[in-house]
Amino acid sequence: MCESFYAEGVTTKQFTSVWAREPRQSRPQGQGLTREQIVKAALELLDADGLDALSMRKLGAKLGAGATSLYWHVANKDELLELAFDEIWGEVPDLDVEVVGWKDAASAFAHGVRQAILAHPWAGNLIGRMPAIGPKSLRAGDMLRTALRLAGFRGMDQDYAGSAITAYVMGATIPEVAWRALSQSGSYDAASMREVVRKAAAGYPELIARADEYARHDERTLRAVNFDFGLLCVLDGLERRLGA
Amino acid sequence: MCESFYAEGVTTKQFTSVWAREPRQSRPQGQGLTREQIVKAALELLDADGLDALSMRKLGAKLGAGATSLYWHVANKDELLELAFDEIWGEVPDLDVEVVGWKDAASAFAHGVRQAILAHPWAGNLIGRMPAIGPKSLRAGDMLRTALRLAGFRGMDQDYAGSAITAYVMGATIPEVAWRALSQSGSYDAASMREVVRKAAAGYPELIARADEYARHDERTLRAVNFDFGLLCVLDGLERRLGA
DNA sequence: CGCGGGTCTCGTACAGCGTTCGAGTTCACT
DNA sequence: AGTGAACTCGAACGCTGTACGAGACCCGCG
Repeated sequence: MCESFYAEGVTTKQFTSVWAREPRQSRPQGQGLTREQIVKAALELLDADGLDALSMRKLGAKLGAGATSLYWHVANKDELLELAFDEIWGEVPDLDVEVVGWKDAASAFAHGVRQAILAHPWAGNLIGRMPAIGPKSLRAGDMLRTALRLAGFRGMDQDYAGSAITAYVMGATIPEVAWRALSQSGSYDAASMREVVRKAAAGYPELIARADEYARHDERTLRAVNFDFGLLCVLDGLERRLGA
Repeated sequence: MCESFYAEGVTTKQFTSVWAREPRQSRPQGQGLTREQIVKAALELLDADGLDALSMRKLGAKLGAGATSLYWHVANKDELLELAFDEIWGEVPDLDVEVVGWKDAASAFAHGVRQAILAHPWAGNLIGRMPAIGPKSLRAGDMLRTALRLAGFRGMDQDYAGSAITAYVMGATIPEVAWRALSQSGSYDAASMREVVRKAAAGYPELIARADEYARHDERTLRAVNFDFGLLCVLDGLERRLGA
């Protein structure tokens, strides 16, 4: 259903997004549903039980309302997810680029995005399924953009540099989210998983050796080091392009 | 449903994967379904109509079989997707690292993965939703690993470097797939989309200016240049870490 | 007061989904 | 001929997103 954003049929479809439409202004009366309430409740459900656990019926029930009542305030489930998704971008810090310098600002952006997604794993599954053009997402992107301008990137290069950073962050975080969901809170059978990987990787002894080495360290810090390693590479690479 | 891989309940669940289980050996008789047939048909449906268009019923119908017949050959839809997903990795080239050198090998890996995903957009939505531990995926990963070993990375750094490259490639390609599905083959209303973006980005004139500049060039080549820019950054950054 | 007419809720219904179950068929082998 | 494994599949369950239309509430106007 999320794929409806990227229409595949032969017929020409209208491209839409919540952000392109004025929200229904609610009557000042206190009782009844509000878009904000709905999004808030959706976020709670998503954080608690994950993406697949959010259904319009459950959400309605949580709000003490009928499932179809939600459709007055929100066009469809995709738009609701778009709204919820944007909220997350509010968690990435918005620093004063002039003060901290471009590299620290970019680094803060990267770590902020990573933290936000790790805190809301369901968001990882939404990346690339809907346009990220909500206000909070735009604001976060704007900080990165000005940071790169301060660094010296102009025109298309400014955009390319931003893309490189976000691409790395997304690509690093999405699998990490998946892994965490698996390994944290003991809600999986560690032994069976180990066995699966071991069996699948048979024939690549080097891979198994590496996996064993992984197992000897704390996973969280290992992932963090891994992330910083790559981020440093990207930033170094960007810096080098500035000199050229 | 795909989320079942990353169990979220309180109860301990078994982690499973197709690759951990011996496939049902088929009777030598020619007639009847085969796992290979099923996966092949699934790939065709996926390539033709996208991820959401693949249902067990449709797949069964395409094979002239009942939907539930498939469940003899495949445990569930997730495992089927796992099988289909791995096929794609067969499209990334497997070069002789010693001959082409580490940088070209890594670059070929990156471009190969990008091309493979662009050719099968549905695969983009699967990244991070299931473990990529199929044989073809492992083989592709192995080439990258040996390339980085040749470069001089050892131990954990070898793994970190590989993660950095794949993270960038995934993160760059996933949004690109989404964009392409939108913009290619004229199956969307360009004008309305432009309007949506313009409306959403109001307040960020710099962003709109950049979008307009984007519109003046050919999109495909622009994306390709964008990708190469970032890839070069990552590779440069890795090289610099070698020197240190 | 009455009476539109917007705002908002929601029961019902529909088409589709993944998957379970168990009955049924086919076939190789003794 | 008989047995059991390999395989197919119709029916059913519980779930999904959402279209539709009937109703409820409330405000402003005549």
